[in-house]
Amino acid sequence: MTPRKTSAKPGLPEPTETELEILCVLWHLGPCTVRQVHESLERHGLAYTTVLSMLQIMYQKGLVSRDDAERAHVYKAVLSRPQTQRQILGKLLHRVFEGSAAELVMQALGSAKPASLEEIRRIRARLDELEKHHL
Amino acid sequence: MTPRKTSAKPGLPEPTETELEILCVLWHLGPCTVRQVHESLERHGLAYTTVLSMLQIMYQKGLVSRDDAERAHVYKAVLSRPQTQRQILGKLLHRVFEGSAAELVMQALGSAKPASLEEIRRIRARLDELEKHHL
DNA sequence: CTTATACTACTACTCGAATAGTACTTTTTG
DNA sequence: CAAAAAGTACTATTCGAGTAGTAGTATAAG
Repeated sequence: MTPRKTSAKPGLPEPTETELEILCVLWHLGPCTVRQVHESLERHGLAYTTVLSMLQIMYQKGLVSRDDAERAHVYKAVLSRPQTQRQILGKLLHRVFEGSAAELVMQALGSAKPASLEEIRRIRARLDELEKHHL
Repeated sequence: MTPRKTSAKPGLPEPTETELEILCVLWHLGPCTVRQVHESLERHGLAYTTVLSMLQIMYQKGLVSRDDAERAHVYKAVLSRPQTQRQILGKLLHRVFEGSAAELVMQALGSAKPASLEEIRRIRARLDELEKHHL
């Protein structure tokens, strides 16, 4: 319940575009070898060694951890998908919206295709919580 | 006055970090000369010619237009702040949230400091509209 | 009309992201 | 045990962002 994971590990750089694609694979499949990532990657045409290099760089940056018990190292995303989403969103909030979460949400609801009724309901529920917390 | 500009002009590249800072100045002050941008820039320590180069590059990309009637060219942001916000948000939506606006909003409401009561009210109003539109 | 001044264009350099090849190491198999 | 197979590390290259200097051109002042 109590969201104790509010703060993502600091010092982790924001993943670049390609790094995000790779993280996506890791999030979907769980811990993977280079080969598995390479094969499951959305955009292929990428050389195996390119993916390897990427993962090595990401390892240096701390974006992924790895288990080298086996011959083929197994890579794992350090941050969960929601954590990464928050990290990126937080940055964006300051860079583009001058810290106004409300403005961000409004624009998101305005630009993107409106969510389903069910999703709208969920958002409302969240707003209720926030409001309650606000008293 | 402002006819339907709902869709941001396509083909415009997403502004980079520094470009965004410059756009911010243009949004706040309106059309500016290089000098004005340079002086009003949040981060200074940037050489005058650097700002000039940036604006030239941004002009090539189509991010800003300019009026060279006067000696000192006057630069103007092509896209408004909200338009740019939407553009960036749209990209982010696909890159990081796989198109789910609801998930984006939820994360935004979860991570960032909760908005004020007034802002929550405004978001609710927006949700009402969306819901009505949905029927 | 000449000179000082301000502004722009062109060029250049650094750094990191992205891409991929080659060489080296370890495991497995005949 | 030797050779093939599979994997990793190291190295190199390209490209754009970011930064800034220098030279050239137009304006204004004396």
